[in-house]
Amino acid sequence: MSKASREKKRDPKASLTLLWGEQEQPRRGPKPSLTAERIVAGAVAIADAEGLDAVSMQRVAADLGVTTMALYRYFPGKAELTDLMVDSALGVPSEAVAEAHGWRAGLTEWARQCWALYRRHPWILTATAMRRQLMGPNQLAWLDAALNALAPAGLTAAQQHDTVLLIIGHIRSLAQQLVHADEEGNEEWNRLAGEVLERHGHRFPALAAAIAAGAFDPHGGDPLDFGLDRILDGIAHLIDHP
Amino acid sequence: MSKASREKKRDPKASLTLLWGEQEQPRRGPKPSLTAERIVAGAVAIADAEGLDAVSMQRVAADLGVTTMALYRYFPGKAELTDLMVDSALGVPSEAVAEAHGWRAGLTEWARQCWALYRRHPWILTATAMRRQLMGPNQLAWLDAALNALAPAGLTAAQQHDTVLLIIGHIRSLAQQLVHADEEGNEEWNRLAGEVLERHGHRFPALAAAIAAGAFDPHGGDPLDFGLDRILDGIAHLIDHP
DNA sequence: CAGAACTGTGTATCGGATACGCAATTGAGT
DNA sequence: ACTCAATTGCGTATCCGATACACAGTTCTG
Repeated sequence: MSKASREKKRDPKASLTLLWGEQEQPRRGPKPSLTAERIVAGAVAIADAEGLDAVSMQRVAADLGVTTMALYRYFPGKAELTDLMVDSALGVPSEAVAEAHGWRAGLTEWARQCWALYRRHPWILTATAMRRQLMGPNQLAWLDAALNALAPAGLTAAQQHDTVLLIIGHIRSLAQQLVHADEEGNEEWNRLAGEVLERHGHRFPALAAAIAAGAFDPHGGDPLDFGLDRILDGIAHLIDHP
Repeated sequence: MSKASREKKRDPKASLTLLWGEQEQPRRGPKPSLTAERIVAGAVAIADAEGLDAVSMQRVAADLGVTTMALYRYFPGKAELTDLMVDSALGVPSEAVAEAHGWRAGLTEWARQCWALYRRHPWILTATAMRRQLMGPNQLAWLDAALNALAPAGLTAAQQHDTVLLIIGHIRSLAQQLVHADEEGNEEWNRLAGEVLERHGHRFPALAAAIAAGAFDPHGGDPLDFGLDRILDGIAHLIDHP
């Protein structure tokens, strides 16, 4: 599903200018019939409904009733539109994070909200995969909330940073794995996997044993929890034994 | 950098057949001038040298001295070629994992090898992002090695599974973040980030404090270690307090 | 030896991103 | 008000990647 073709490199400078609304308003010329915000909102709606692949410049423009090239009056290219889509979809974490008592409760709440966000807009994962994260307002708000929750733990600045990154990584990785779990062809995949294991499982004894013991059966409970609990236990251990 | 355009859905059945070499050999017709293996090797070489975006059917074919369409005699489509590239690049973990003493040493060794692999072939991250993992021989070998290392820990099957997924997630997420760290435009990005924070940092007090305390300064040591140590501490805690 | 099963190739189609130039619109300075 | 430069939306054209299709040559099977 990935392609590279006719795409310019992204222009972080331009994205940042757009993200922080630091553009000079043009003084002359026709009134723009759109705004960057409306375009972004339209693009996000498409991505939410049909996935990121459905977001083409043509499609976004058509939904807004303009031609493709009109969009280029608002963004240098698709990369910048995507950057704005991401920050827009991120939104800001709720107050519940700051109101939680103690670093562990705060981080847990933060992680749950982040998790819900990625489950709601799974295309964010694709849009931000393998590219440097841009410092948009909402991106920074999430980061700030996590660091704020972690502050009372008494870790060094570097440890705080690493901790947040570790938790984000867990959330993103899990969200990525679970995107497919709800999908249609799921039965088919499981059936094929079963066949493969039946035919070749003997070459992988530990794996075969784990499967026989039900390691791959769906087990109840939020899948986020196992990893999150382990990580937070590890952080707690670090705090107690620096 | 992502595109969806003229791409068929991938055919897991076909990929699995290719991955496990379960194809019947044709009895009649001209000798094939290529093999699936050679095509995959060529494609991997391109991806290693120039990134996954450089791997187009045209490019792979040209490098092998055939026309684009010739490749379609070996793979139903690009998706299947990509699946094979991934399993091929994965290789198998070394013996050092199985020889390690204790689950923690084994998992640590496993994680280091996995990490090195992703650092060597970062395009694997892109190729496997947001898609269900196919059960190729090497994929299963890695999984088997991890489960084998974890076996003496005495966790339940489900916990073993979740643990391995947690560690893979950490490795992949970190590898993804660090892909850019070595790149050229890095200075530029940091400069831009600095400017943004100077202008808007006051809105994010915890973040500003962390930065002031040097949280984002590069610190020595393998970046894999912090998260890995925390996770393994968490697992150890789970083992001690089930 | 005929014909079926295959192979590599040439050609064509279908998107997608985006460069370029035009005509209509509108505010600033006269 | 009037002129013009700045700016907008638009039509058109280009480039590129994936892949469908049909053809001609190749090689076993019966």
